[in-house]
Amino acid sequence: MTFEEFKHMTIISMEEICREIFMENQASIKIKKEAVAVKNLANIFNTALMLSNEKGFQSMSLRDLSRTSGLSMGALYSYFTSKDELLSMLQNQGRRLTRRMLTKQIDVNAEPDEMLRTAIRAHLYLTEVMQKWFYFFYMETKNLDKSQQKKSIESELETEQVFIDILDAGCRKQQFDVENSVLTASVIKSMLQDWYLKRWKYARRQISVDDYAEFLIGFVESALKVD
Amino acid sequence: MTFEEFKHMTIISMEEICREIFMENQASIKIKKEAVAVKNLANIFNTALMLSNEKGFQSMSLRDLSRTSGLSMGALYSYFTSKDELLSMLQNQGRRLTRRMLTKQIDVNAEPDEMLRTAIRAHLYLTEVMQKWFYFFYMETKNLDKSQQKKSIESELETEQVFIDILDAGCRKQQFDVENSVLTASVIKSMLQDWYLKRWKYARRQISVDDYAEFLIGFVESALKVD
DNA sequence: GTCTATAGTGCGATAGAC
DNA sequence: GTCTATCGCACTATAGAC
Repeated sequence: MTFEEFKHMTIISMEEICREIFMENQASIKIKKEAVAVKNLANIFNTALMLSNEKGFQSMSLRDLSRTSGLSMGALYSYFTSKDELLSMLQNQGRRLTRRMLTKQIDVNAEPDEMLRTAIRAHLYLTEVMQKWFYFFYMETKNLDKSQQKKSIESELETEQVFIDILDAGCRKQQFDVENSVLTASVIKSMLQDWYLKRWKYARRQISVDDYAEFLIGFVESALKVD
Repeated sequence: MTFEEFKHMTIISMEEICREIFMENQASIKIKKEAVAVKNLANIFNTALMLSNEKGFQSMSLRDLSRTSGLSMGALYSYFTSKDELLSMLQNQGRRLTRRMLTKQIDVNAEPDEMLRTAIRAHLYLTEVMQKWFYFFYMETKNLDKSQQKKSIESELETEQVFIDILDAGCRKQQFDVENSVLTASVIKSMLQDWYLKRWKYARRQISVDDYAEFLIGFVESALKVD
């Protein structure tokens, strides 16, 4: 699978995401016409992610958001009851989406070496499509309240567990030579995260997500190679 | 070299760092008695790093800083002329320190495989001693002005270049098998950064910096192994 | 459903007493 | 050299016109 294929398979449009947010937050959202609400939510979230990733969620004032999105302050407050709730909506929706997308990709019947390749590709492709969201989750975790921070940590460990399981399975089948699967999964994760955290670096070097996936798979497989 | 040895070799006390900051910012600092200034600067920076790493530099108000450090608002403003200047002082001093510490460690006459091990250890040990600073640099880059952001990027690429050179040298001497030294250096860097960005994870798993160094060296060497 | 106007709060920064 | 008191401003959030 290449990135182009992945992109066409998934087609996560902002519209879809926002329709879902609309459905699940009808309590807080004062607007009742779906078409209007979804269109404005898409605008609000896109703008909020853009501004937050530029200078941080806290530094983004709702006046900034109002000006850049073209919606008035009053209009904004029809879609959330406080700035903190906007943060929650972004975080919750992103987490839900990520989990759904990742489990969809993994074929539990495949061989470990194949699963490892698929998992690496799936992570990179997903974070490429949703780069703004992932960058946001990473950088804004510290602004969440305790209970949401806990969810965020669980989510991180959950992703790592996927890799730990693949590595352990590959070890048992003698496809991999892994001394410490927990630490190995942990560094694999850090290399995956680098893709969306340092986008500027890879863009400047004209490295595409497929280039990076290819390289990373080669690097990891070479490190795990059975002698 | 182990971490304990490194720590005793370097002894970067906050006092020393702050004495240097005092010397180089006497223009902005109204206080003239060195002993007083250095003591208060140490307090201010320690507190500022702590609060910023908890909730971000922008979200930390100077009233927070005043309350937690025990210094009044007026006193704080004797040590910097604006909140932005405080940010600059932290960033500049940290960058200078890092560069000095790293170049001190590297022995240019050593063999590439030995240099690689030393460079990995030096990075990990340094970021362990100065964890708060490095976490701060990473997270607060986006709050800097353009010219400082540029310095920050240069600093990142500079560190990567150290690894690129080692990898290329090792390739020429056929100690390593590296296909793409730029990308390889890049992922090594991301694994090194994970140590100070995800401290909570390693602490929870009771992995010491020496454990991590040992693992990482093994992992990287295994990936670079000549067949 | 969206706007403008504004209330109320907490911020960065400073002046002047000690 | 440090403090308290305060200024002016920008922020979040809301009320009420349209």
